[in-house]
Amino acid sequence: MTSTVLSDTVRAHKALGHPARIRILTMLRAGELCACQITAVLHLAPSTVSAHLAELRGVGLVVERKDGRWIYYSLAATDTAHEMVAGLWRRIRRDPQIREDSVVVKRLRSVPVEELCRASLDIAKLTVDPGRS
Amino acid sequence: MTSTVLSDTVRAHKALGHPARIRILTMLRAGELCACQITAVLHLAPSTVSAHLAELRGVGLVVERKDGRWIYYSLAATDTAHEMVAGLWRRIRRDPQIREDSVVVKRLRSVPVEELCRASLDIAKLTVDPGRS
DNA sequence: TAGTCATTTCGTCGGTTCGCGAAATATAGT
DNA sequence: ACTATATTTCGCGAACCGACGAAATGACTA
Repeated sequence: MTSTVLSDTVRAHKALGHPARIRILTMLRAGELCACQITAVLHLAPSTVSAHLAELRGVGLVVERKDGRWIYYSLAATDTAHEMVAGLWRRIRRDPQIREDSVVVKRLRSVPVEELCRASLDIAKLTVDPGRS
Repeated sequence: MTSTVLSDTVRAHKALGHPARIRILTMLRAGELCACQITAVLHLAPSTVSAHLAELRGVGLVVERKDGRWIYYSLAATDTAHEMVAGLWRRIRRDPQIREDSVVVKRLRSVPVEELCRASLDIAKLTVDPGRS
C-alpha cells in the first residue's frame, strides 16, 4: 500500500466525504461510543455502520477499544485527527442534524448500553434517567 | 438541490478527496492560473482538468475569470475556502509531488501563456526566462 | 467570413462507493 | 456445551466517479 502525504490526505478527506462519517466524528467529540450506540443514532444497518467505522479507523481518525461484547470507538489522539475534527466542527456545528444528534447522544449516555441493546437500538423505547452527565 | 450545512460540508470534503484537485488548490495559493497551465502541470486531458475545476467551482472553493480565450482560476475569497486551504496546506506542504508542482508552476509563470500553448502544453519545450517573479 | 485555438460539454467505459441481508466471529451467561 | 448477542465480513446490486476522445462553444486573427 503506497502511502505519501498526498495520498494520505486524499484518503482522510474522502473519509469526511460522507454525512454518516461526519456525524460519527462529531458525536465522538463528546467521548467514546460503542458501535450499537452509533447505529441507534444513525438508523443504518449495523453492517453499514461497521463499514463506516472501519474506514474512519483505516485513515487514523478513530480508535477502537474492546470491552467484553462491546467495541468502543473514540477520536484518535493524533495531531491530524485533532486538527481535522476541529476544522470540521467549526463549520458543522450549526447544522440542525448535527445538533439533534448531540441531544440524542446525551440521552443515550444517560442509560447503560445493555438497556439500549435490549430495546433493539430503538431510542424511543429507552427509559431516560435525567440524573447523569 | 438540497443545501444544508452538513451536505455542503460533505461536498467540500469530497472535492478535496482527489489528488488532482488537492494539487490544483495548492497551486492556486500562489495566484491565479489558466486552465491550460493547470493542464500542463497535471498531465491530464483538458476535459478531465475542466471537470475537476468545475467541481471545485461548484463547491465554492475556486472562482473563474474570463480573459479573452483564456479562463483564469483562483482561490475563492470566502472564509470557508481560506480555512480549508489553510488546513490543507499545513498537512500537504511536505509532499514531494506538491513541492515539485510549485517549482513547475514557478517556471510556468516566467513565460507568457501564449508560448506555453504554442508548445502544446509541454513544459519541457519552454524557453525559460529567469528574470521574473 | 473563415480559421485557429482554449475551453467546455457529452457519451462512454471501467472502477469505486454505499446500502443491505446473510453468514461468520467472538464474547458473556447458563 | 449451548444460547444469546454485539460486531464484522462477505456478496451483491444500484448509484456515483474519473478518465478519455469527439464534438460543441466562444473568442481572437487574418
